[in-house]
Amino acid sequence: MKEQPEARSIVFVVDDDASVREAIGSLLRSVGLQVEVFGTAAEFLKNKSPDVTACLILDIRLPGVSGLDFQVELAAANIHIPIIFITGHGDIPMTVRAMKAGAVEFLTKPFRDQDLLDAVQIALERDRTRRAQDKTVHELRHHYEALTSRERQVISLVTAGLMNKQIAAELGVSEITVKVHRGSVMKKMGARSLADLVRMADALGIKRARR
Amino acid sequence: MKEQPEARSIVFVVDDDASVREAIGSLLRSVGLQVEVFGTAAEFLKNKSPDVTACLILDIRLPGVSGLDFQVELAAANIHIPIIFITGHGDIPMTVRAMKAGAVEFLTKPFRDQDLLDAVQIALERDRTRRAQDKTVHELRHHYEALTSRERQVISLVTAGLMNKQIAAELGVSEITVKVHRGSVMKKMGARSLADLVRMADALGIKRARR
DNA sequence: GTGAATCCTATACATTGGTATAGAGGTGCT
DNA sequence: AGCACCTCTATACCAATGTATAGGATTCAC
Repeated sequence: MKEQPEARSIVFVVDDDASVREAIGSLLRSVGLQVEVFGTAAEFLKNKSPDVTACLILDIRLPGVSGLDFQVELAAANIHIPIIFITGHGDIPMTVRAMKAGAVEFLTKPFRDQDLLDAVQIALERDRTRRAQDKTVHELRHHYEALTSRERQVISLVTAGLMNKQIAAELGVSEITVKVHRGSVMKKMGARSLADLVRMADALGIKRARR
Repeated sequence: MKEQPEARSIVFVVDDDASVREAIGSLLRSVGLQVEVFGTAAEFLKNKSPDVTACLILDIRLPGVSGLDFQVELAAANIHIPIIFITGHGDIPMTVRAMKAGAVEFLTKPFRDQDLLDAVQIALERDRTRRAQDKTVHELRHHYEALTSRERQVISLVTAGLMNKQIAAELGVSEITVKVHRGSVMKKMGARSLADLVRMADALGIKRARR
């Protein structure tokens, strides 16, 4: 069984021109990539489910919403798939808008096959990185949600650098109580050291709590 | 004395067309911005010295190096001034390259005055943020350079979450020695808590030291 | 050699942090 | 009422950390 270098990633193609879809599809498949093609943004949204590394090749001109608007829609829907735009009749303002909104690449037809392949590699790598990052933060958030409200105050003050006695004063409780909460926080968060906990708090964006 | 809203910032303009320089210069001055204009990239480089918030409005087509190449040159020289490109005859690949390299905006002539003014505000704000960030890291680095090599090993291991006894074992010294070094580190770095120190180490990119 | 800096160590003491055990009081749900 | 959970507290004890004082060894520059 031959190893699939990109078996665990998918390239989505959304273009209203069937011949373009076909051409791009076969190009990408020829280098071992898994591809799924759609004629409209709506179709793509309907089928978009697999939770694997992916990127999107998107035509600027689409029936219904434009590619640029669709880019905004995806962002608003919290779908952060990296996008490569292709266009036959683009202009500079479109390009600027797309790139500002985080597009990986903006190619004008006709483009060289290699340029598209390069862009796809970059896009997939970007998605891979983002997914790894997301996963970490998601797990942290999951742990954080297991904390009681008091424990959340404590983690906030601990990672702000306060001593137990200061936290106790801040919260109006005894120091021993703080120690107990602090112990629970370490355990629930899975932190093996204070340094660990500080980094978790930063990754979660935890700010210094008010009393 | 009227307050100058942008008194502490400068907009540089590099364009080989004197009339364009003049037009942009007076537009920016009309809203209270301080402006300095140049006809070539070399002239700009010669005069570029003041250490204040700034941005650069750059024509793509310049005598000698192109605006795009100049953008790369500046980056290579570690000059991170935000750039706004303007062009009369730009194309999409140029736009993509400029935006990928971090340009704030890419405007085609003729553009609306307001578009340029908006871009300038964004560029200046970006520079302001970067400068603040740079200053912080620079001060940290300054403190870090005051550490002895042993202290650098200790800060690395402390912020990796190791206990003093573990650090002692790692370095092959006694625990009391680690405590002394650790105390020096806190003092020299100006850290008021371990949480503080951990964040400093992260900002400095300090990794776990090898023995 | 002298002085300065670094590195290491030790003693002694004080503070801070961590955990186990045990119990009181409150809330909310069934 | 009974149960689960949260919050708070206390005692007791142990581990970890911080600091002051003091000294030995090494290295490097002058």
